Amino acid sequence: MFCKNKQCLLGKQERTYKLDSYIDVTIIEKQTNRKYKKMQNFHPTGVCPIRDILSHLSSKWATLILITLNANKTMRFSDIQKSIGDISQRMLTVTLRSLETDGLISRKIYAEIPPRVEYKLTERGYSLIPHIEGLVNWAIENMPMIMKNRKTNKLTTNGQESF
Amino acid sequence: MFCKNKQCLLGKQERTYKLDSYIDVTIIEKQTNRKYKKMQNFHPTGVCPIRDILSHLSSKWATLILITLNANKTMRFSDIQKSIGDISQRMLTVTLRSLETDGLISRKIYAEIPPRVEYKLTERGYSLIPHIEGLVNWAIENMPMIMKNRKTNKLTTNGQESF
DNA sequence: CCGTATCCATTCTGATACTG
DNA sequence: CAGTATCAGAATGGATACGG
Repeated sequence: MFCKNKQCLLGKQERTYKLDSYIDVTIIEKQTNRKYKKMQNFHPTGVCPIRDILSHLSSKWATLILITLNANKTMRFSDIQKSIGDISQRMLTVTLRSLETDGLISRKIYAEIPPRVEYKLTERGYSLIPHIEGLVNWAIENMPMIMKNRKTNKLTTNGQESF
Repeated sequence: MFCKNKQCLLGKQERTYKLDSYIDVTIIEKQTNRKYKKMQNFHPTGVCPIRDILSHLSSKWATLILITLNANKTMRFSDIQKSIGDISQRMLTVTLRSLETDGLISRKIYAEIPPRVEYKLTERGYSLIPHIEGLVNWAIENMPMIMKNRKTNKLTTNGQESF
């Protein structure tokens, strides 16, 4: 893992600066004198926030659920499913549970027949939204160019420099 | 897909407002009168920027590579590998190619023996960094509480409201 | 209505071996 | 050094059936 410190196997190690709150370390290789920075976990327990949050977003559905809940404030299970459109019942359940476990959404069960369950973002969930929207807006702006790149770069497998 | 418009199968459809540049639509179900907003693709071609960017981040390695390149400016293949620590040669190659195809990084090959290849972020790549750092910093701040939640929520499977 | 359980297909990832 | 090729296991996601 990113987070299991093997220490520096490569040569001298040199503490450098803090960059936006994740810590890195400069590695200098003895033989070649080549240098590079290595991101370092600063939770000695083996929990790496960077990897952890990324693995969360990596779920195909988590972020879409958060966006949907943000837009709707409070939603029932079936409404989330219809809002997203193509998520299976299973994946919706699984993803909601994992978001709940992390305290990003809350679940309220009404003891009625038929049952009703309402989901909404917690405060922590809401605090994540601006960052997600940052990414989303970036994606929207850049998508046209990226699509263009994908097409052209399919062919240019042999250039010296790709762009 | 999120992006293939099935139109509204459910009832009246009503155009609402633009929220941070992704468009949604309010669905009102005829029978129940229940309402929810549905995110709508606004690229009629079937390309959904939201899903696309998310699927990118969902690659286990892409974001770590971007962070590393941002910290180091220019890196050789083997230095990226050592910087990240536990990425296999194969996954590094695969992920670098996909980032290159999308124009987030550039690859420069020096025709030497032994070969040398240097990677760096493109301008577009750099433009993504602040958004990634937003997420990363959020993760770093919130991780302690999230870890706590995970432990406590393991047991409370039966509460009426989870928090 | 809101799940859970089971099974299966697909995708992703890592290990290993080999090349210009 | 910087890859490519191949294969196997793990992780992920979807379809279906059933239950409180």
